[in-house]
Amino acid sequence: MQIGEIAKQSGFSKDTLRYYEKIGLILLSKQQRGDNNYRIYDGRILQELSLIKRLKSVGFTLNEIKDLKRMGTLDMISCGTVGPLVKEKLTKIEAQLVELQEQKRKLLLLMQACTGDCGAAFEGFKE
Amino acid sequence: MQIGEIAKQSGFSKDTLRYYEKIGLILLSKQQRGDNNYRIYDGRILQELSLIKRLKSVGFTLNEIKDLKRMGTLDMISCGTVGPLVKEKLTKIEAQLVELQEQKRKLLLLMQACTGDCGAAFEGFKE
DNA sequence: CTTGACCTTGGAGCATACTCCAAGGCTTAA
DNA sequence: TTAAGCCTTGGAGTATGCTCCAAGGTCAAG
Repeated sequence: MQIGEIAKQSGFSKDTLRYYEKIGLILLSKQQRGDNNYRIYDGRILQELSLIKRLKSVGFTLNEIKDLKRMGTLDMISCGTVGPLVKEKLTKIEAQLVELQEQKRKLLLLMQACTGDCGAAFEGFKE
Repeated sequence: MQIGEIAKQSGFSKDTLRYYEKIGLILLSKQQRGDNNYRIYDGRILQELSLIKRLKSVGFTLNEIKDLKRMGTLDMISCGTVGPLVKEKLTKIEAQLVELQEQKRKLLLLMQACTGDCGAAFEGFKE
């Protein structure tokens, strides 16, 4: 399949696919080019792209996904090797959650101050 | 006060202060320069910087803070004008919270799959 | 007069994840 | 033959919030 077809089926744009290849997220050897130098994809790449999409949706960055890949191919990912990275990610996400909740708490305080007499709500909004 | 002193007292770096000036977050007229072209700050800028710091900590971007500023000077911010922006921000933060929680949920699912027989946990990690 | 500590500017670079462009080649059908 | 529609590359641009750099001016102390 050519890149346009893969783009259509995977939901990633052609540019994105080329970008992923450039940063080494997906591999395509020189052999996998036609005489015209067009990229020729094996249909199995779609599984991998689908997994990449899912990992992205869980919050993994492209670099993290590359790391996951290094520790076992993406289509045969194993828990023993991958588990620690997933745990690490979970920790990061929990930290982000705490920070966001803190932001929300402060914002609510700010808004409560505003429902009152107002005027200088921000002044009282210390720390 | 010169920029170094303001940097020390505000906790922002000199580069950051110049950057904030460049993007129009803090204003410093040409008049506020000495004969040597050094920036001369009024001590009141410290209040403003402190407020900027607090707004950042609540999750406002620099552009949003500029918007807030446009609707009343930062040191005399009023609730009527500012309230809607704060509410909007709260909505954004809540959306982010939902997304993060979703990511966390999926990650936990993934890890639970891993505590089991493992092997192809990612395969079962659909959606 | 020199040294060190301040200040100035414009511009480049970082990280992230793309997107878009120009200039050109290949393929296929009418 | 020509036009449409596919593909190629390198490089620039986007947004965010800075940081760092070079080259140079200024100022106060010794």
